[in-house]
Amino acid sequence: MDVHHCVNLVPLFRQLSLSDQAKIDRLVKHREFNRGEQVITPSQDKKLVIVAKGLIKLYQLAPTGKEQLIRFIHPGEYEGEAELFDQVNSNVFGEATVETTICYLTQVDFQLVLKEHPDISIKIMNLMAQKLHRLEKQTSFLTMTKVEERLATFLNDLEITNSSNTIKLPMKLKELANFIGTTPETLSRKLTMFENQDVIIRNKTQIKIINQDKLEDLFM
DNA sequence: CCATTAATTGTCG
DNA sequence: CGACAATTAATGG
Repeated sequence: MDVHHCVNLVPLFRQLSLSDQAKIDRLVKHREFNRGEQVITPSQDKKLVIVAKGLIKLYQLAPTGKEQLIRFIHPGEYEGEAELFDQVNSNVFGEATVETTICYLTQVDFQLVLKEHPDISIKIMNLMAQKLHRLEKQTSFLTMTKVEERLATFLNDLEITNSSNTIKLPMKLKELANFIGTTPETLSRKLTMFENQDVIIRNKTQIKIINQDKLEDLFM
């Protein structure tokens, strides 16, 4: 019957009984976006956005007009709990990077859900706490002095989560540069620098770490 | 094939 | 290191 079934995509809702899921499902609205369209803007009504299909790039706009990548939202993930509780969407934007289908709950509908399901409220608080923790980590990450340190840390983390010394960069260099707080030019130079120092071997966005010790030396 | 976007390289402040 | 410009590579239609 329901084509999208966003409710089933979200771990948070999946723990509920089918009848409860159905209740929530009735409150959920759907929408599709083309590549490049704004899914989330600061001015729009507060809502909980769930990605059903596609990919959303979430970023903040600095006063200078430059954007700072926050994260990507993959299918099954969502954004907006915080905004649903407190006030302003502090200039956070979400842009569809491919054809994307979202499901969303408006603020009032979401509050209805919370009222009926206190256990969901608690879950969400836990998730928000986790989120804050990650945010703090990212902030200290960005204040690490040198770009090399940040890049080395990023590559090392990637190696760990991939459990392989051959890794594929999960995003465009332009976006990675933004993520670690530098420019594409500098990033490009650092990568070739690492390559010349025989720390890595690179082919496009495929990177092989050939000297783990040297890499670790860069940030330890 | 052309047009658009991304990546690289050079140079400067 | 970042900003800017120029060039080259990759991508997508």
